[in-house]
Amino acid sequence: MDTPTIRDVAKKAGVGIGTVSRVLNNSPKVAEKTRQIVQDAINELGFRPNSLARQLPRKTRLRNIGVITQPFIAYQAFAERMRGIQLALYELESQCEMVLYNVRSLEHFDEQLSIILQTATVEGLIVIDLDLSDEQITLLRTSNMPFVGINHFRQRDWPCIGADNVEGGRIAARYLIELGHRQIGYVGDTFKDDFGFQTSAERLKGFREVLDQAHLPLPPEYVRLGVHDYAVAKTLASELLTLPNPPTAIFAMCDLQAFACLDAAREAGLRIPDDLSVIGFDDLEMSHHVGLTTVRQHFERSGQMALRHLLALMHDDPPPPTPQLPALEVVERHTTRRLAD
Amino acid sequence: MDTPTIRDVAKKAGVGIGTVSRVLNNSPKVAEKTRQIVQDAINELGFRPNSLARQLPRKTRLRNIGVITQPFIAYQAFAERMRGIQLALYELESQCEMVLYNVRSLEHFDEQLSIILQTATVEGLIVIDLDLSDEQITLLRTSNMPFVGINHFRQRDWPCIGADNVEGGRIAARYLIELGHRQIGYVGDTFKDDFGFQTSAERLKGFREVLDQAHLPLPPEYVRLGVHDYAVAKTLASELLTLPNPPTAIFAMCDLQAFACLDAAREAGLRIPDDLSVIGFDDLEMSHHVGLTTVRQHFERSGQMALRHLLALMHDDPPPPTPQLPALEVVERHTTRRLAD
DNA sequence: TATTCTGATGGAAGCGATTCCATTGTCTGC
DNA sequence: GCAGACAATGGAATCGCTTCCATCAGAATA
Repeated sequence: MDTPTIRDVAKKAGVGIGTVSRVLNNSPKVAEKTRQIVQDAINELGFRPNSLARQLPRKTRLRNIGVITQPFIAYQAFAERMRGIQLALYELESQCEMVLYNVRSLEHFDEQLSIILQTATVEGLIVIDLDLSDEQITLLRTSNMPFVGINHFRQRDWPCIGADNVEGGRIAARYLIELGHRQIGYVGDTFKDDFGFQTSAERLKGFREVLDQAHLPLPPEYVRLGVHDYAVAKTLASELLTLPNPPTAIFAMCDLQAFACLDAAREAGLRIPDDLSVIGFDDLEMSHHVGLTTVRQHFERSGQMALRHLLALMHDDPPPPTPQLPALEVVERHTTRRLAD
Repeated sequence: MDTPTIRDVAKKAGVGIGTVSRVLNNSPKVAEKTRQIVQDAINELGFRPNSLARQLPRKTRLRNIGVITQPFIAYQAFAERMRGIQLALYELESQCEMVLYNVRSLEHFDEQLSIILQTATVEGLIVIDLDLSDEQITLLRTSNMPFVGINHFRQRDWPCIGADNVEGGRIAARYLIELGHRQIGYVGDTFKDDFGFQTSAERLKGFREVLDQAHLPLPPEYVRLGVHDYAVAKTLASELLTLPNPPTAIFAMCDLQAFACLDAAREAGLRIPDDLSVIGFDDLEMSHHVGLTTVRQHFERSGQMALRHLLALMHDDPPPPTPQLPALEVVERHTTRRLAD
């Protein structure tokens, strides 16, 4: 037989559907005896109310907001953003639930996105660490689906919350220069990862910009790019350190890669920070423990702000201005030091 | 005005509701001209179809499964489990979406759980790192809500996927004893954390059991418990190492605490593994990089298995047996060594 | 011109609940 | 013994869509 409905339960229990509904909703206006009979019928049939049908007639409905992201590679960033989103969800007491999607590739992203738009389970979308093509944006717009991104800073006409990566690169460069470093290397991801994602390129851009302004050279061999991976980063750092004229400082595009740099330095017999300064980007939990100097970005905060902004988009007619994250800042710890002149 | 419905659109466009529906669903049987008119009306009204109403009449419906968990403190564990769940979701091509809840406290858990059961958006529940009270279990059962847990191994009559923590403690103890250690300390969480969660107690139990069997002492001062925190763990480890008769090896209940032990040892001027062996539990990404010897558990796998089992519960009438995770194993790296006799 | 076919369209019937109103029976108090 | 109040109940109307069937205009065929 098909899955039982409330009518089946009513028939089985010999009562009206209204009574069954009342039992389901713990209404006090049901006689204890009747309640028991209905409950028995429910159990016997293994009846479970249909959530859709249940919400539909209610005046106040649950809404869903969707979060779509890469496969959770950057654990802490993922977790903290999620936490931020949930926090804001509770804080605003929005009657919203959060649906999580993830994509394995850009094709899969495309596919998922059309499914999401087609089924429309979700009334708003937060896109994390994924770049939207123009077609996808058009699609979202024609579907009247509000959306906000986390971690993009391309000059696009859609709202994105996230660290300004270019500025982050500038900050790291300024900091190292201020410490007296003149020969600074860069370790980061190849420019376009599988998700069309350009963090590395952006951070390098700001970094290079400041070096240029200070008339400091950034020879090609000082820029080492590779797949996002600890072992790869370690190799890149080793290459950097065995150069005939090695840098005195390294800017790693993220803390994980910075750890790899420290690792490589250790293996090369270099003392940190005496022989080499290393600055990362992110400020992970481990960075605190390891004592890594790094550029702090606010993951949890970005999740929170993204959700708030999305809700605003969903409610307000004139779309509010995209909020800005607090400025990036260097957290100085023990892997960098001032160079004696 | 209220949010527009398909009828408003039909009226505005001067067509029937059937036609509007066809446009919404990209049906080919709509004249291009009509489609345009309808699309304009949709845009003008800012119409967005109601997802509930949309699903309801469909023969094949999306189902939701819920995941409820603590506030994502253990980043990697959280992320990998999520990934496992999503993986299984796609792999099984179940028409399911995943709704994520998180709780801040046990009271909040109770509250959330009743909301979930009351609204029933979700047709199955995965409970991560949270202990269910008997009342909660009864509630879930009477609601006919299938559920499975991740990371519990209490002898309860509900399905839980997760490392056998007691066995994990045994394995660590056996390993260190086999290496010739006779004085082994333990660093872990206080027994009952805010979520009624007893991982530490369980791991210690297995650990103590094996030590007892080997007639090795485990003096009270060798067992150091504290809140789950790096700094706290570091202090605990320091205390352990400054004992008049310090242990030659430490079993830390998780890798993060193991890192703290390494840190403390370094500060105490001890060489690893020459002066002290440290074994952790989890096998985090960083453990690999740091070279930490640890007991490996399979986070992603547990997510996958939990989802599969949940789906089985939702479909099959005779509930299948709870699946078992692959056995725990020690991953030997560079923080432990054999003691010379 | 009469007939058939086809593609486009309108709208009633349902999806499975909630809700409200009408109805029935019980119990007061006079 | 009866009106009025009240608690428990049944079921129609409703939520906002999809879907299917009937209808119709025009093109194609005879």
